[in-house]
Amino acid sequence: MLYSPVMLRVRFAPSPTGFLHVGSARTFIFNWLYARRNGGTMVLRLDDTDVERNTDASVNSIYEGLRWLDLGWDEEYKQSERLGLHRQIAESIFQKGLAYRDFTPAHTGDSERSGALQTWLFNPGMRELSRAESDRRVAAGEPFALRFRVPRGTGALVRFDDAVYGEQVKAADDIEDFALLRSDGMPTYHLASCADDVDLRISHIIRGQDHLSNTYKHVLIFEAAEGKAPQFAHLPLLVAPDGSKLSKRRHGPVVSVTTYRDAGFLPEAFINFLCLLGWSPKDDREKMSRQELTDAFSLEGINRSNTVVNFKEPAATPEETFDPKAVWLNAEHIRALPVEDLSARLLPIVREAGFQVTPERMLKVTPLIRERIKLLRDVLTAADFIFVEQLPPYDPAELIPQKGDSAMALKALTRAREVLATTEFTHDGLDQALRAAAQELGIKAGQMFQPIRVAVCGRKNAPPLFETLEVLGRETVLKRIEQAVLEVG
RNA sequence: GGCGCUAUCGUCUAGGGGUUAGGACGGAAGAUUCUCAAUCUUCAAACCCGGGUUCGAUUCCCGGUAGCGCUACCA
Repeated sequence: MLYSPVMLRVRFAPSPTGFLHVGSARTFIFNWLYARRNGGTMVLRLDDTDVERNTDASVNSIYEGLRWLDLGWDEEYKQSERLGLHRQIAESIFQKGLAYRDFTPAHTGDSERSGALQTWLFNPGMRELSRAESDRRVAAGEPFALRFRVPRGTGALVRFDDAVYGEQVKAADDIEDFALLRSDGMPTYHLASCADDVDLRISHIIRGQDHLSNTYKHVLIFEAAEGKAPQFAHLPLLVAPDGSKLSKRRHGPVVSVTTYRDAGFLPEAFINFLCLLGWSPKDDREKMSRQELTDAFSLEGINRSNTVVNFKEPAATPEETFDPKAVWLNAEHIRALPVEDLSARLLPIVREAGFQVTPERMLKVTPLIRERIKLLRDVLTAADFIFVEQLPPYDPAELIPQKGDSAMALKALTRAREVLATTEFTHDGLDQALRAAAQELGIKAGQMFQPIRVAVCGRKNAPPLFETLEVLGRETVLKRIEQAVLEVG
């Protein structure tokens, strides 16, 4: 086993207030890649301190999304089970004089202040409260919030070096006395997060850029708690085509990972796509396997500006919903999959749609559609005619070949019926027999093939004819041609 | 309002003081196969604006503008 000089540990810390969305998924992936690339440890931590908004359903949906990604993690924690640790660290910060009690009644959800017209730094009168006075009010049972005592008027600077955004500096005077503990004794996000990062020995915090400004507070906590902050790397945000941040309410299911799964994305393609948003391998590669991504990943390749996920707002067809590049990448990955593998992934989808199909049969069908599907679910529209017993009705006019008429269609079909009754049902056998038949009838091969194709597939656009006939088998083919003959005649 | 981050084709991006500003997706046109798809070829498409530094800025600096983030006893 290899040991890096410092133990590299990263974490993914979602708060279970909704489904796993694409931005979180990307954060998870980047953390995972970084850990794997450098022989580090990947920690999953559920940041569930917000009792009001956390739900079990959300926890499950996060697991569901992560499981589909199929990347795994090494250690797992629940923040709600570590409240003692958080309070302990808050207490030690308080004892060092770096925090103070604020007895001002809570302003939870006070929208005047967030969105704010003026800068709020601290509640007057509380910072200077003497320890004796503070203790007296606690003894009297007054509730209080614990606030960090940010240095004031000293010209102090808070700084950290971000692996993506570079050196960051902010005047302590511009940072408000943020809360560590709420008046009900529960830790705030800032405290809980940093306390856990300290305790779990997290070495690198890779997270969304929406935390960049919060990081100054975190640095203050880290320094108060253990003297040293971990390395930070902030990721550019994923945004909607209109530049707004992704939200389920505004943008619908396209922001949920399970939507991609259900639509028939391959997890490796989805991962590939997400990696290309805000990160570049710096060469011209686009389609990359999990291993290639792991090998190529580095923090230096991460961008600094917001990235648009180019989906269609209220989508028309399912395929048009998604970023075209994601769809293209998925098709690329589908075509790169061994037939056996692809077939195995297609089978459950086909069965779930109500078709009785054996793995052996699916294996035969797969090559026909492999280059014609972009999402796994497309198998249902690409190969439906193979699975159905009875072809859905189609327009008999479709049977008429290019530059031909119904007489030609009839001629082709009746001849085909004869020929196919005896020909060997292999690609080459069918090829020869049908081409010969066309020649006999004095029509072009295409004019011969199209009526057959429509008769057999129920539409003009379908997989190559000979392979299709072969897979369908003589019985079905003859039956469908017979039916088509009746339609034309 | 305050503080901060960002700015290359429609989108994802490469590049970087002197380049025909490269690639990909998507779009258009063509080639090709029995249709479709795949594949191949070609085309259209970008350095936010204004100053400064410089022999020379898309690149470096400053300002503006725009977008985004933070500004909660949410995370």
